[in-house]
Amino acid sequence: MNEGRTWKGKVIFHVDMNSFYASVEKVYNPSLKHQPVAIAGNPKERRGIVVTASYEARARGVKTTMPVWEAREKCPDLIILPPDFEKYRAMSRQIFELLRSYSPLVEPVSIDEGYVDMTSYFPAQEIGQVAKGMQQKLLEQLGLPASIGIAPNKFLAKMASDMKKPLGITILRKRELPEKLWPLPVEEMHGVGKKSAQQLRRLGIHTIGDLATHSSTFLELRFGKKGRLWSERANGMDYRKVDPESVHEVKSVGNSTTLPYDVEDKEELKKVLKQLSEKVAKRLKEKEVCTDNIQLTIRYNDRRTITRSETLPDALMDARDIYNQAVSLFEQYWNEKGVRLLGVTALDVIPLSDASKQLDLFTYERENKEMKINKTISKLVDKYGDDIIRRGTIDER
DNA sequence: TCTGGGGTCCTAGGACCC
DNA sequence: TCTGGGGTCCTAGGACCC
Repeated sequence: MNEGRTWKGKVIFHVDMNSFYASVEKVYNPSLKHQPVAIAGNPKERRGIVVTASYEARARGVKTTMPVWEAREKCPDLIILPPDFEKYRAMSRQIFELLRSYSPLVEPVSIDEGYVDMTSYFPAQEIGQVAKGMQQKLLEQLGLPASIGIAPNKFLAKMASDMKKPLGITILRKRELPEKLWPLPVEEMHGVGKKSAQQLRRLGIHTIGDLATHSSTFLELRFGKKGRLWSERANGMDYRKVDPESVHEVKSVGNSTTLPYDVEDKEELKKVLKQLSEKVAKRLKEKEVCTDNIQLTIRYNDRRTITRSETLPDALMDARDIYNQAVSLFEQYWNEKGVRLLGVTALDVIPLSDASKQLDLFTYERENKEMKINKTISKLVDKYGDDIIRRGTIDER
């Protein structure tokens, strides 16, 4: 009873929409309700894969990243739709707007999930009831199912939201880690993928609990920085803040495409580079950023992939310049073999407002120095928290 | 009939400078 | 005269996530 008030430290929600793209399609077209639906890129082309499957489709064995032909085999009456990102982005905006009515500290992490720092939310109800209300609003106002995880930090909230789907609400308290978190296999930990799980298993580390009992020093020695993070997080430690600004801090903007068949014709490939460059330029313009570093990606028919990039003396942003740079890289590095995928990415993007300042070298260097200092400080805060005094008490009694 | 497209972060090596 | 050590920037690749 009255959990909201006795919760010490922070209260973080992780809100995760359930099979988001498929759910949005069902909102727009109610006849799809209760049908097995999959969203797949290029459903007519070969080489398409399932991006999202509705729960009805999942029950029939359809999984994310499954090739379309295989999904059809498993579920012949599968309804396959092409993705409509405009639609999804519009829904996404509404979701985060709704979340912001609870707290200004909302950090979108992708189109369909985000963190909400609810620490300062004055609870008229117990915190689980608040989450229930939030979940109901998402369902009634937008027609979208969501799972919500509640915990004293981001990592645990994220793990919690995964524990019950769809339409789950899971509260994960620190004292519950031994029975709720530690029995899970390592690969279910956010940040541990297939490769790492394999390596961990070779060391006899099979569960998140095993990670928790190994010292951060031991794991850092073998896995570098991420090893230390695993150990800390398995023990429920995570001092990252919910940052509503991070969504504006884009670092790169890129477009790529898998060709319907392998291409060896140079002119044809240059045409593709032109289209990609135009897309990137358009998006840079929308985001009001420019770049001084263009990256070309080539995937050959054996799936070997190379990236080549070059930092340029001047910033650029229009399609012509991006294209010229992409072609220059392409001509230097293409080995004339059949190409399966091409990509063009603007790396290290800079807001236009900052870019103009670079003309004034003195100002630029001074600010650059300040930026570096700020970065160092924020890293420390990430590591130790902004309330080091309260460390150890970030827990629910 | 295989495996998309959008990202972030980390690591490691080499160039270069003092 | 036979080779230090620290730091930054740049680049490529890989792991991971949705």
